[in-house]
Amino acid sequence: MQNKAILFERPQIEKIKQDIADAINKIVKKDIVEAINLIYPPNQNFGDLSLPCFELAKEFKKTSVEMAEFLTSKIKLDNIILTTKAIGPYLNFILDKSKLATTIIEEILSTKQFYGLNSFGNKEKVMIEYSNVNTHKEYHVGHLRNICYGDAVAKILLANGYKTTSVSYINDFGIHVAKTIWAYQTFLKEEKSNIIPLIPFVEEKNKGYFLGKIYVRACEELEKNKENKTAVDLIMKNIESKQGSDYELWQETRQWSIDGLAKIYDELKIKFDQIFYESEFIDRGLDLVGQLYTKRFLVKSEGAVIADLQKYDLGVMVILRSDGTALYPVADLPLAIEKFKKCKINKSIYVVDTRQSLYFRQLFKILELLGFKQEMKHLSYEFVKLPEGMMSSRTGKVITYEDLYEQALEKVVLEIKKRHEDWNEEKVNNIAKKIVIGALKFEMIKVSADKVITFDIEQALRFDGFTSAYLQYTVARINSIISKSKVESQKSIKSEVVLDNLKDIKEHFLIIKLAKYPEIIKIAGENYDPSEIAKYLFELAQEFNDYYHSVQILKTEEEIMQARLALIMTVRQVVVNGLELLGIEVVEEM
RNA sequence: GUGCCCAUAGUUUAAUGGAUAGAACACUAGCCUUCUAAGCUGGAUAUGUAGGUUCGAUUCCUACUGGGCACACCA
Repeated sequence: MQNKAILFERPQIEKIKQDIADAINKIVKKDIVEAINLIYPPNQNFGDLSLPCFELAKEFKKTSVEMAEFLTSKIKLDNIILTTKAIGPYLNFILDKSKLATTIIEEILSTKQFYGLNSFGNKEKVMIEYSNVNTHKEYHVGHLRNICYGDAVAKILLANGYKTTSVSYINDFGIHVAKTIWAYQTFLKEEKSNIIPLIPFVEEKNKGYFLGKIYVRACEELEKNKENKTAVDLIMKNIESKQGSDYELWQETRQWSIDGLAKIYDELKIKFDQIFYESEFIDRGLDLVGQLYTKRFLVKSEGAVIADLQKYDLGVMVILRSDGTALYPVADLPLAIEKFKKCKINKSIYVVDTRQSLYFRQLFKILELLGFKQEMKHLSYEFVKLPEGMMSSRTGKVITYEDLYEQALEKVVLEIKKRHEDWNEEKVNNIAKKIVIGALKFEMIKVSADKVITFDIEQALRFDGFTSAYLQYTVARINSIISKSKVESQKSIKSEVVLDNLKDIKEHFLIIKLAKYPEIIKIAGENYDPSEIAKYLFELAQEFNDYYHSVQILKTEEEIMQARLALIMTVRQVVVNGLELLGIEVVEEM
């Protein structure tokens, strides 16, 4: 729909930086400074852009201070650069506030939801796999970190011009399934009293959630009485045989979990282009393992079938247990191959927590040895733990998504009602849901991936400070002003009005901040780092809120009002665009 | 034992070689007859230890200390 020329045009701020770089290069008669060398001074009183002169000084055998002074005396000012000043080893540039404001605001108002996007990825086909969960187990905050992080990265890569496909891989086949089915059969029938406290969940929530509770019970019982393991093994064999009542029960309960997951994805507004199931790859995997064993690529050791990767310093990877049953790589290998051959991707990303980094190094090495040259990346992140220790689906020491969601929703509904007694139930609920989902996602994304998150429920359910609610609130505030102004579309805002009316220093800082946004998208993409965007948006919102409190937007001269409205519209646009990349929706009012 | 990750304010954290280490929470003093107070303004507190590289180190290197994780039949 949108004009592609707009979409792929270089951001204005980059053009300005390039002009500066060109001007410097002309003075020193050498191609040495690039646009990316221009940084933003830590203190805005120093200027708007800055060139550290350390490298240049080295090249021309001067001190960096001399270099900065030399350049400032020589530089020819172009129309947007008002003046330069050397501060120590830095050459600082002060831009023409009005011209910059006009340029940036026009840029944003014309590109709208496309502002900040780039074509850096060159349409390369990337598949990103995340939310790899087990059926028959609880869905907890650990999974939430995975899916929020994975989804944000997928969106960010898309914004950087990659052709991304989001996929999920569900482990619906394994001993955990047999355990759950065993407990379901045994205790639901024979010991109803013990399971009855759980029954209400079946109605209230969903059956997938219920199964997760059963799994915990199964692990407890098996711990108490180890002989039951033979019964579980039998169920496993029955499921593998693909016939009989156990197999049918597997099919039925598997669907409960899948439905439960679908409900969660729907609530989170996260969509996958494709979902793979382990059970669909097992047979293919066993064939493949058989072939590789015949070719002696895989060998037998201590009764198990392994890939010996010791010469690559990667130890050994066990593929089949001594009893011949399959381990994780059996399905992972054919899935990876399908991605390369059938989906024809150039790059395969796996978003899985850091504890599996050795596993992925081994898997990638095997694929490489099998001749796959495509790029494979394990995008790892640290796990989520609870204040009292590690989470464990096995023991039920988890905060399930469902419980968290419900608790959060209750709290937000209360907060909204406190503020808006006149809102009807439906309106309250719709807005509350968006605030809750935003809060959960933001909480998971705002810290860098290599930090362990100690999940504190009190902390997560806060709605002030560095939270998504703060950003949503900022947008709601802007909406409110705009709706009161009766200026509903930017058509009524003329750029000649903007030109000379945004000279306030806070307005200027906001403009600079807005101009940076495309660079943030790029950095977030290069580093697979959504927290970069979260941080940026928070700073932008902080600057806006400061501005909001210091000036009147509506009660002022018509022309100034027009200019200020244009400015806050662009702020809103950028916050909305950024939140979109984090998978967070905004609300009209709150 | 080997490898990987982490260590910054009371707490959660930002800064991947540059200017005065930036926030949030908590605590505290203010700001609503004025565009949404889920907001704004002010206030104290921080780079685990010892070396090294560098004009410059929270950032890179080495050792140590503390915490976490992984390393053959869990996923």
